Amino acid sequence: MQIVNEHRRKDIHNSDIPTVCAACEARHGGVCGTLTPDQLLDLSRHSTRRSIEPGREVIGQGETTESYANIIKGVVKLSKVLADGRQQIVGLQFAPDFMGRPFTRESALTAEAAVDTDICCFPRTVIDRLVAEAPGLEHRLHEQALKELDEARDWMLTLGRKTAQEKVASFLYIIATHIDPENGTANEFDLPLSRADIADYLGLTIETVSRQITKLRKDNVIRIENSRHVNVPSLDRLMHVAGID
Amino acid sequence: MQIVNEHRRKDIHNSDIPTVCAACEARHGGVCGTLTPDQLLDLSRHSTRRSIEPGREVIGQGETTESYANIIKGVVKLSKVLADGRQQIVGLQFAPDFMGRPFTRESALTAEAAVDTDICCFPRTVIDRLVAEAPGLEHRLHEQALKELDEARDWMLTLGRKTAQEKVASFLYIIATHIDPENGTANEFDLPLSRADIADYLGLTIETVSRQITKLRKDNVIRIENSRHVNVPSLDRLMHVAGID
DNA sequence: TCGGCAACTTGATCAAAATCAAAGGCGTCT
DNA sequence: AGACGCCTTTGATTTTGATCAAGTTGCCGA
Repeated sequence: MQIVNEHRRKDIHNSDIPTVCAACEARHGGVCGTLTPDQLLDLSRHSTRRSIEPGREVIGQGETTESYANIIKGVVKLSKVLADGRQQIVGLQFAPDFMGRPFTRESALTAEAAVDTDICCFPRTVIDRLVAEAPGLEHRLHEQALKELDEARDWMLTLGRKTAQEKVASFLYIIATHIDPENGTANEFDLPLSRADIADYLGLTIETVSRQITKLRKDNVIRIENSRHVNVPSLDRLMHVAGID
Repeated sequence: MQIVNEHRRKDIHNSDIPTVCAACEARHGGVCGTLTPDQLLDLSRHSTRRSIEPGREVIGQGETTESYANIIKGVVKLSKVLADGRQQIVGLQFAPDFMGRPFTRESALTAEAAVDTDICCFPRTVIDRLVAEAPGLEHRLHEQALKELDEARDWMLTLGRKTAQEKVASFLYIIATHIDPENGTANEFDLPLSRADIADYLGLTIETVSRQITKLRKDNVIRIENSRHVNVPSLDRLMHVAGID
């Protein structure tokens, strides 16, 4: 996943993308790197900017996905729920990820902003048209899907085989490495998720998450202010606690 | 996932694929549906057939992936291990799935045959060349990636939020619906995994898996012979126990 | 400055699954 | 047939994390 970020950054800097897409700032990543100037212009004309406050739903589970979107700023939770209300967050998307479910009209997920989030939406008709005429775009979407698949499988190992302590440490590691991809790994950051969200991401309860965070604090693996602001003195130590070799 | 199987079956029957690919029987699905006769011929000339006995590794974790493969027959486990040996199976692939990690030279996974398995391998150079000249092929690979992503996320819900009982029932449901996709859902089948493998797939221990299977048997949700052969009188009942609404 | 509320923490107890331990099947090799 | 080995089941006990139940903290609006 480090490699993918690296690659994405390279795309942005090396390509001579005009700033037409600046209207939605989507040039900062996402999907634009593979398009011709004309196509970019086309895309930006059809794009709309949306701001979403925390907890607001982007796409509901089972709803028809009418659009794709670049995340400009913020964090989006992708989650699934069981009939009786048990919930599992199955993925987090950070700026500048591309969101959407190509070739599927039904979204099997609920997408919800975790913090104040800005997205740039493209109608699916436009994206589908561009995919048909620009093979590079499908390649880009394919790469995104493979990246998400890798992340999902990494997380399956965490969900299935790690202890509560390791899960919480793994979560903090994920946030540290993704919250600000432009600047690499952060050793100080605000948690984009509440304790309840963290619990849903880790397959734990709120209380267990809280206790494990307290333990990490007492063990000097992290420092905490505000219950949201985290400082990680040594990433190596965090990774060790997380069971990442 | 029902939809995808449906779709795959349709592909096979509707397309007028020549039987050149018969050399490796890969025509039964996989990747061939999107190619021209010439390209199929090209592909089949470079394909090699391999038989793999249970437990044998197909691609090792961290090894370079030199080839892609269609699964002709059998089941392949995709797994990840922690430094201390804890293991998690992150995916199962059934015939006629296409296996491989496009655009990534490093495999983050170990792929291992669960039962006697036949695969048809294509060197990555050939596939990469065909992807470049046949845009439909990348589309096909992209769809496969999205299908695997959906399955991975479904499984995350199972790993994170279901009880041991629900996990085991969910596993049996997966097998019933995937073991023989040509004929739809099976209500009688042989388990392709040992208890240890099932445990690694469900994030449980062998003992817990065994106890839950015993409980399902006592509750008349399933019948068992040989500890491998399973009969499911009512799929609805199994789904209900699995927490699938 | 004071409620009031939501999010978080902490404590006590409980339950589900892990662990430890011992049999019980079943196939294979001699 | 008998002995060995592997996989599976079953039982007893322990541990981890869930549940139930108070408290804190911090934030916002009156």
